[in-house]
Amino acid sequence: MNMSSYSCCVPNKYEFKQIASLSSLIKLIGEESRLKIMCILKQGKHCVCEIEDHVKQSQSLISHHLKDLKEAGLIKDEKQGLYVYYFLTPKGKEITNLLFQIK
Amino acid sequence: MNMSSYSCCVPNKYEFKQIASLSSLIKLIGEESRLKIMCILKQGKHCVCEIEDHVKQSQSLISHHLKDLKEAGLIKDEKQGLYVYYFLTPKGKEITNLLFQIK
DNA sequence: CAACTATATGAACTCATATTCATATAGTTT
DNA sequence: AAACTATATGAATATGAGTTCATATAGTTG
Repeated sequence: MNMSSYSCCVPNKYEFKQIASLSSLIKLIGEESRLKIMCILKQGKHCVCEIEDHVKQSQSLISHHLKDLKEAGLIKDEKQGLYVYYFLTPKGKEITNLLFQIK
Repeated sequence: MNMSSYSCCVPNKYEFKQIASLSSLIKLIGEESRLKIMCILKQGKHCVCEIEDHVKQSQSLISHHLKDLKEAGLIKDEKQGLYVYYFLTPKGKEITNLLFQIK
């Protein structure tokens, strides 16, 4: 099929590059446990054991998820004695605000 | 740890139910090829072979993706002769508009 | 310092899902 | 009708990512 008539209105490969990173970001935050974590942190700063109590998953798994979210720049942490408190970064806030508008 | 002091500001299990469906929706649209498809359809109605030309994937795979998006109510189709034209539903438009605001 | 609590981490394992393959269906063209 | 084009689909396979497991680290408490 001749595509020339469509090339003006369909994104080209250059624009698609941004889609790859948008995709990874969306996939990261879309996973259910991580989405719950973001939802909890949307309410404010919380330590890991608080998060554990609400997202019913193992300590280890939650720690892995927190690491992923942190590496993506969506959350930051702050140590206080034995506890580590996590909270949303501006980027994390922006994205959760958008996502929770859905539906 | 005593959680009572947090129960007022952390989402409860009831609210988490909505998260499960939000999660599946986000995961669906977050996959890179499907996100590309949504991006193409954001520009207007396109037939499958047009989509194939822009998302460099097999005919079969794209057909599977289209089916998934359709089942989620994000796109609809309309047959015209040999060709099948796909386009965004209002729900599909709403979500892509939100997602492409990110960053 | 020994025992304990909170959190992190790497490797192994499991499982969902993307991808492929073969084939079917429906409409078109000659 | 036969050959061809566009699209769909079910089953099989492959791959990535979530989950578990064992263990490590760091801070606290008695």
